[in-house]
Amino acid sequence: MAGRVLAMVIRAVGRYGCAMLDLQSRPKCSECPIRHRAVCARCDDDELLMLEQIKTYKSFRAGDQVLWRGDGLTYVASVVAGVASLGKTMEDGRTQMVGLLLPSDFIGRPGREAIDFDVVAVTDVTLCCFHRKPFEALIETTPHIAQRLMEMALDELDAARDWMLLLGRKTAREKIATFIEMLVRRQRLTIDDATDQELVLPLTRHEIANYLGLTLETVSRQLGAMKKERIVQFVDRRRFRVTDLEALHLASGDDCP
Amino acid sequence: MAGRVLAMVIRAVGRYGCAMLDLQSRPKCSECPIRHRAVCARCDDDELLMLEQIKTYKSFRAGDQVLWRGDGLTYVASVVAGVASLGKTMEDGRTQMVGLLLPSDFIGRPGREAIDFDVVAVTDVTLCCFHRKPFEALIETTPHIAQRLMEMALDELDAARDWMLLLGRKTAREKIATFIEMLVRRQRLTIDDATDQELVLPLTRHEIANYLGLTLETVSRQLGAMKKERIVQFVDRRRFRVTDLEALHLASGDDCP
DNA sequence: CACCCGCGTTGATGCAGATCAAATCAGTAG
DNA sequence: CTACTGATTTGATCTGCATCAACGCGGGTG
Repeated sequence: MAGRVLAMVIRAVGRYGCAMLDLQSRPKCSECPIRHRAVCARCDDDELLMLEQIKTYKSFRAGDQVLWRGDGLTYVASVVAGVASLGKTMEDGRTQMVGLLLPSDFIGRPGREAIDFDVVAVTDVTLCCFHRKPFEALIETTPHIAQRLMEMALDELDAARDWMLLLGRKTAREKIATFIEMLVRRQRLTIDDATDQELVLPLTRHEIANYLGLTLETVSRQLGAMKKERIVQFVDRRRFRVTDLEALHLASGDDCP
Repeated sequence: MAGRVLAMVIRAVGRYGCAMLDLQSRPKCSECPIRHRAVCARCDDDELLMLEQIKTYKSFRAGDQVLWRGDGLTYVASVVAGVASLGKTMEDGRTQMVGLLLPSDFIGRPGREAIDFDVVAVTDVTLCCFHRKPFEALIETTPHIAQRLMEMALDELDAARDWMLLLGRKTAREKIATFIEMLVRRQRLTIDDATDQELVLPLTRHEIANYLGLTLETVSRQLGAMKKERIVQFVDRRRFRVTDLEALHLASGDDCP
């Protein structure tokens, strides 16, 4: 089962416009776009140097399976560019996405031999991989890494719990609104503001359904309804803008701003 | 909002048979029932001593609110005895339980001022509390605590993801079966085996519904059905035994054993 | 004992969203 | 240009679970 992690030829630009790094040049950690958000965020220059020695870049095309459930975990990794999904599957084929991995998110867990879900590249993806064993050793000796990893795990736990409320109690409409609001928030992080500004929908209807615990037909209908209500507006299938941010929030069912 | 964490008079034995610790005697960490599973699991004797200096025990009666959403986090804590729940509430009253806290589980997160969900004592509960500030300081200087906390956070994250599959994709019947299987697994941890052995249902129908993203009526009906099918058998409302472990597992929808 | 009150069960009904089915659209290969 | 393929939309129908409603049970209290 192990070893299905395959390095792939790098292309200059990803399919959905995510700029890919040129792996030939082995970029320095100090110039890495996720330097201050990833697992290495708290590391000082010395510690960064140790990480640099055990890191490798790997790239995947949209749709590629990055890890299979039950795979031996030879590597752990940070997402450098692109979007990947964590998913669970039942034997009869029902699936549920349990996480979206965006740049700086971490894949794998130290101290465990295998992972219990599938990781799939949603767009073209570039990973910064570390051999698990030396990485685990580094954790023991480098508190900054363990601390940051803990912080990230706790953040993800909070996010997972929000998602549990969504999956367990929200209506289809609230799910869609919450999802779009999340996209807005995440994509505004870099650029910020302007009520209607073009945003990217990184997932297909099917993937959205999978993420929200719905069917793709329901997703399509709800998006259609919000289009008709002039809450959102589509440029094409993957590009849209929010025209009524307030109505969107109202539809999400969340109280806090 | 802060400060609603109230110490309560200790009683010798909890309402559902959980033996309560005698707090007057200030038990030593080295004799603590969760010494090897809680956040202190990896600590050596010296480190334990430091924890012992900042710890306080607090007890709550079944039904008491331990923390309110948005509360200032003066303390973080480990559950020593009893069961508590983590829950989220929407403004219109819909609620979703997002976690069950059993002995050794950790409450609160270092590095954050407030928590984003309610904590309620399901049974009588005893907590081992640490003032947050000194605890955070301890984390900086004591890698064993940060490492253990990370490990626990990652374990909870795995559990949360399993629960997301349950909430998003499983049928009412599968949810109930999965829940009971979980109870079996957790309660067997201590005693182990025997196909039918008396188990405790620590939650009311309402709480189970809340945990599984169902209504209490549906929970009642599904439990009734499994009773009729002779998969489970109830001694009284809170005590039961599993008579057909295999059928139970089959009904859970999980593939792995 | 009679009275509640919280909890649980059981029944009848309604509806949100799943399922089934078919048409449209966009991109791609021939 | 045409055919084909996969993604999306739209419509019709079905169903699992929620909702509404009534009732039973057990334990505590006056």
